[in-house]
Amino acid sequence: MTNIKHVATLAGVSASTVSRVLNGKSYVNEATRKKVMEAVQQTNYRPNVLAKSLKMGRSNMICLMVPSIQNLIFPEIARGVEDVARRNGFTVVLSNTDEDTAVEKAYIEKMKTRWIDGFVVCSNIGESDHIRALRAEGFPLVLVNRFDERDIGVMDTVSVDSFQAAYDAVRYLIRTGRRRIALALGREELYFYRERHRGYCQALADAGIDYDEALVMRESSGVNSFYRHTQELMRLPQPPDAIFATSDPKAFVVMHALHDLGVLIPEDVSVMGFDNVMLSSMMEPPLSTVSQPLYEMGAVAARNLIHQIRYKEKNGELPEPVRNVLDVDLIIRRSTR
Amino acid sequence: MTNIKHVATLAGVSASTVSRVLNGKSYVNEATRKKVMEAVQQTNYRPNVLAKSLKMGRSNMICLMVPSIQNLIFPEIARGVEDVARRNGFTVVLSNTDEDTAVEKAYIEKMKTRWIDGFVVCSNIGESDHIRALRAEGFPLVLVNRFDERDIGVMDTVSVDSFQAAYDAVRYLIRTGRRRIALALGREELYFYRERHRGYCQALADAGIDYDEALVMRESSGVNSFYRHTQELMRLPQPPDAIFATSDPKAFVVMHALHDLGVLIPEDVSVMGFDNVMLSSMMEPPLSTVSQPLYEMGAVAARNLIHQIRYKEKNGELPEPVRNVLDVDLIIRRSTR
DNA sequence: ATGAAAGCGCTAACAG
DNA sequence: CTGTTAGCGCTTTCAT
Repeated sequence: MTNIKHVATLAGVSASTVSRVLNGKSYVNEATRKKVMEAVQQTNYRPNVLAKSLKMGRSNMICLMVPSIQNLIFPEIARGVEDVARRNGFTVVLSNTDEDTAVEKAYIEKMKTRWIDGFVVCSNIGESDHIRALRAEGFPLVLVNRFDERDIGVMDTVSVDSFQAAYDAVRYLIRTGRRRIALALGREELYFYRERHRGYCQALADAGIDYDEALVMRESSGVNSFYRHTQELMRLPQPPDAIFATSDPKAFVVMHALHDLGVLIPEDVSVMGFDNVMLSSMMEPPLSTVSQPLYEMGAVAARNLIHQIRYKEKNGELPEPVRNVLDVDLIIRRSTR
Repeated sequence: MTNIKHVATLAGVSASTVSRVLNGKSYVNEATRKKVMEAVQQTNYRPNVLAKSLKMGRSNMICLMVPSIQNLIFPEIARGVEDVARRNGFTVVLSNTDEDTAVEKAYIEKMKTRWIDGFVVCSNIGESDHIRALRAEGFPLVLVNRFDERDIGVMDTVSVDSFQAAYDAVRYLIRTGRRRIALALGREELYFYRERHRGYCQALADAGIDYDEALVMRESSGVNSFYRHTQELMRLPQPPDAIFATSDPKAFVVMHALHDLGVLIPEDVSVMGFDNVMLSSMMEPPLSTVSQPLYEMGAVAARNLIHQIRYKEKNGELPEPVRNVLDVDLIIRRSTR
């Protein structure tokens, strides 16, 4: 690897001058600038980022922390993050935590020793004081999708309005004549699931439909628990005529259970999802769902994070946290009538 | 951030001693070792990895290069890579290339300036001299899934036996009484698709069935092109009674087209996929498919890469390339009879 | 067994 | 406008 010294020698200048022309922070005589650039070309010189980072205390790396990249929504978000990171000269480190606080903490420690510039976090749930501590220490940080209510306004967040989205989805179901609407509810530790639950309740209430606890399926052991729950639901004296799933994977399981029961979608039961994961249009029937702009959420998160990083570099402190709420679309396909 | 000097002072020793204790490369008096460890505890000292990397010329980072993490098979592979990387103290950088050679090259350059230790590459296709150059320069490198025939034995590879797997899948179809078996063939620049094609042909030949070019659908513009192709195929005077898709996403599109045509799966047409992506069991009907051990492939790749890194560190050169061929399973669900 | 010193490659005062 | 110098935090001879 050729280093800055070689280039300097070749150009007949000092290392600092080379640094100056490369970073454009200071004026350099046009003639010497040219000489330097030639030497750079000739040697195909690439600055050693490690040395630079060590000196600067900044690595141009960001860490993307997700529960698991195998969960369908995270690849989309990750892609959004990586695209804007790359375009801005940042490298992204991928970290799967399985929502394990110990793993998260260990990763954070490790990233600190690498002088990571910031974090995009989709991982914390419940016990997330280590994340709050990170922000308090002055680390640029943005929470995507998963965060607690009390973190809004104290940390940067990117999400959709889950309450409103769920409300609209359920209202749509009601408008199509459905009255016994079941809910496939995700883990209630997650704020956005509670919000979707609330939206569901409100839509029912506004339509004068009584809330029936018997119609809400709660996630017990993984997403597959909804298979059994759906089957039980359909054996009720008054089975549902629609099921609103708070995520697409849950909707897939619900549809699967319904198929196995010989129930027709949407003739007997409408199914509505939430996410608009890539495969939802490939289901049979294609799934009606609330489209979350996942890629965009990742992109916004990365943009916001990079803004924080630059702001902090300039002003020595983090900017005021901002709350990004992106728009959703209700996508009607053939699983609803 | 507390540094090695602080620890040294606190322990009343020199920085070198602290370094020695922490790296265990040299004998240190038990008493001083203890003093040092205490100081480390007290200060909660974490070595600065950047400084260490700069000194050592090694970063303990590896780069995972994939076409796009949005492609269903890569999250599984990525998870396998990340899990074993983390357990071995490595950090993984995620890079999406869209199969764009320019992006790949840029990434490689960037990674070099970070003293990346090695690459897991799922990206190169056709024009991949830059990847070969990397290995030639002495970079630890393993190719997963996507690589050219001529690279076998010259670089480390991880894959399944696509020929045999396709052969077995098609033979299964034949055994269930199918004779007009269509093929949804992926882009032929990719070696493994050519192999699957070959397996298909061989299975047909061995069963005394004539190869009919009219039954092979070729990918024109993205995976959705199979929608139209499937519909055309079904309008043939002698439509197929089975379709073997060379990847699960293709199978999803095929099934989708079949559904829209009112064709019954598997009564009228059997559908067989390839990959066993997580969602394939959620389809209606659940998809019979060749199960590639994707997570395992990622894990094996990472293990192999780390082995190369360590071997190189010790011996100054890369070990002989090894070819890892993992076993597949034929998973019969309800899309075949 | 331990310390002093040099150096990985870079940037940023500080001079001039 | 440019060179000299110091130093980011670590490892590793080389002495002792």
